[in-house]
Amino acid sequence: MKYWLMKSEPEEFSIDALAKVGREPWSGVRNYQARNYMMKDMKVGDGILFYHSNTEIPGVVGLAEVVSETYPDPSQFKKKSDYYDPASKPEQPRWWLVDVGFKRKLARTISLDELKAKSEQLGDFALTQRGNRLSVLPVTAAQWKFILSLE
DNA sequence: GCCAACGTTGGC
DNA sequence: GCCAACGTTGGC
Repeated sequence: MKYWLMKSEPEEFSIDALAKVGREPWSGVRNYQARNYMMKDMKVGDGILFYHSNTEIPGVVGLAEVVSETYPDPSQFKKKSDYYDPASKPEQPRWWLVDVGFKRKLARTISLDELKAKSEQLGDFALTQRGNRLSVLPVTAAQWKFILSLE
C-alpha cells in the first residue's frame, strides 16, 4: 500500500464537496508526472492526504483513498470542457485518472507552514520542496504517520 | 535539439 | 492580484 498527497483548490473541489459526493473522478490533471503516478503507481486502497491549495491556509484537511483502477480521463474528449485536449485520441488517451473516495476530515488543518516547520522530521518531501507545483505527489509511510500524528 | 516565449500553478 | 518557478510549445 502506498500513500499520496493530492491538491485541490477548495473553491473548485473541497474536502466537504468530496464528503458530500462520496467519491469523485480526479479529472483535469494535465501534468505528466502527476498523471504517471495515477496511471502507473496508484492501487485501489492507497491512502490519500487531501490538500487544499490556493486558499487562506493551505494544508492537509482530510483523508481519502484510491477507489478505482486507472482509466482515461473523460474530460479530455469533451470539447466544452476546460480540460479538453484536442491532441488526445480515444484509441490512445493521453490523460488518465483514478476515482478518489472520502475517508474523513481531519480534526484540524495541518497547514503548509507547519509542515515546512517540521521539514527535519519529514525529510525529503515533494510538497515542501522549493517551487513545487505537482498536484499529485508521493508520501512515504513514515511521512503519512508523522503528519497524522500532528492532528 | 536548443531555447525564447508563453501559460499555469500556487504561495503570499 | 502579483509574481517566481517551471513545464510546454514551436520556430529555427
